[in-house]
Amino acid sequence: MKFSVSEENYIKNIYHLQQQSDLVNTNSLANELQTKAASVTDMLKKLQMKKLLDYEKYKGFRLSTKGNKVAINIVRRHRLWEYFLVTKLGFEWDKVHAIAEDLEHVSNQDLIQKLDSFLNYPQTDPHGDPIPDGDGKIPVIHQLSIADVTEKKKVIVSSVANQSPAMLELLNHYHINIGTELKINQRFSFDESIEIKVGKYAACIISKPVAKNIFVHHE
Amino acid sequence: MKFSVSEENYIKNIYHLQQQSDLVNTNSLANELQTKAASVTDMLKKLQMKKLLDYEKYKGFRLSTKGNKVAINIVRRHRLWEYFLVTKLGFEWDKVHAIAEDLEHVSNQDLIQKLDSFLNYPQTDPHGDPIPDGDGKIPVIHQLSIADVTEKKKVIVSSVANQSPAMLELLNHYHINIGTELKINQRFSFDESIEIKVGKYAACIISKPVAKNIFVHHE
DNA sequence: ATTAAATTTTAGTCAAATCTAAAAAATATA
DNA sequence: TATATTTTTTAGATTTGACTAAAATTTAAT
Repeated sequence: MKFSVSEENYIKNIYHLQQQSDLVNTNSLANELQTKAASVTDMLKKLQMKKLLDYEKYKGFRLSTKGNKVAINIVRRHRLWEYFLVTKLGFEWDKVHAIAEDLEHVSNQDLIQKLDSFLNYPQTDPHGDPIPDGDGKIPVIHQLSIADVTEKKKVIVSSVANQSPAMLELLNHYHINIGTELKINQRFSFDESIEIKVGKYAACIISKPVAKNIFVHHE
Repeated sequence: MKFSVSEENYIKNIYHLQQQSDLVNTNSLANELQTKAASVTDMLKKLQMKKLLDYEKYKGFRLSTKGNKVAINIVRRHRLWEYFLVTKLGFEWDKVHAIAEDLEHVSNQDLIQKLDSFLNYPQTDPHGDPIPDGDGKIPVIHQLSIADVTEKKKVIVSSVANQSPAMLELLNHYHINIGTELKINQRFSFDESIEIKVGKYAACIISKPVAKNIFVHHE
């Protein structure tokens, strides 16, 4: 089944909002899509008619099983293209989102399968987010937030939850990238900030909100 | 300047029709785009307003200098993606057109420049058609039609003018591909058919219309 | 429990790109 | 050259996705 670019964008953004809360509401989706609530309501009706959505007027909505499959496929396409743009074309990891946003709508199954194979079936995109496989299975990446690392330990940055330009700007400032080695030094109880050492740069302190968004794994 | 997918498709097809005759008429473009003449007229007005087209009612139209630049850029994107699909993803050369048709509309300049560099600045696409460079220059590929090869000679297939499914089916049947080595054996005056030997297959005879569409170069 | 505020939906427009049917212009034919 | 045919354009309708303004519903606050 084929969907319009607009439909796909709605589906994808509903999927992302559902990661935070199971039931999604009209305004937050309108905000995510930079559009108006009335436009969202129109599209919700359409998606419901196509059985992609469970939706009750005024109550909220969530993707149906079918809708979820479609969403995961879009996410797969997006993340594979991001991986391609960074590893093959040499883009910076914080510059690829907008381009992948366009490429993800080219939905030829054979293309995506061959791209996946060409890239050697990567498990995560350049932001550390897992790439669903052809059957919609999402690899579990064992990782935890810096805010939850209790011991004084060496860890490797594996993903970043908030990928806003503001966050990426900050990460660049701290010289933090996917794959960067960090040492967690100490935690300050007053504001729950954390001192870390990034590679061989001087130790620095990151705030709780930042720490919560940086995920790492061991070794 | 950004154009809609529909506008780009019109521009590209006008460009292609202009290769055959300088002035294009409404019906032939409608036919090319699988749409109705009335729709074409509507779009022509729009493209004229954007200064992409020289157009006189009832007389015909051609791309302006500006329109030509835009067209060449679309062709560049299309052919680079075709080259990518065949050489990197392993598609057959006769399967990539439809996919490239979608990819060509992702028009980030940085993307195309990096793709070109990644592919090592190829001169021709998998069909043997020249790929315009970043400045819109189209490399001249010295080649001639089989129908024009007078001597008994070994040649290499460099491009195919008619890329319809019907033609591609026939070429597959003859085992003819871009890069295939041919020997021109003899020419029959009755119907101007030509006997050729393809690789190490038994010699076969191709008709004049087919020969006219197969371009080759020496060595 | 009412009222006020916020959220969501409906109703009615709008623009882009398409279509059909009819009118206008150009071309071909007798 | 007058008429028939083909080509092109105009006029008006349709679909998709978005918008504004107003109405309906839910949630919060007094």
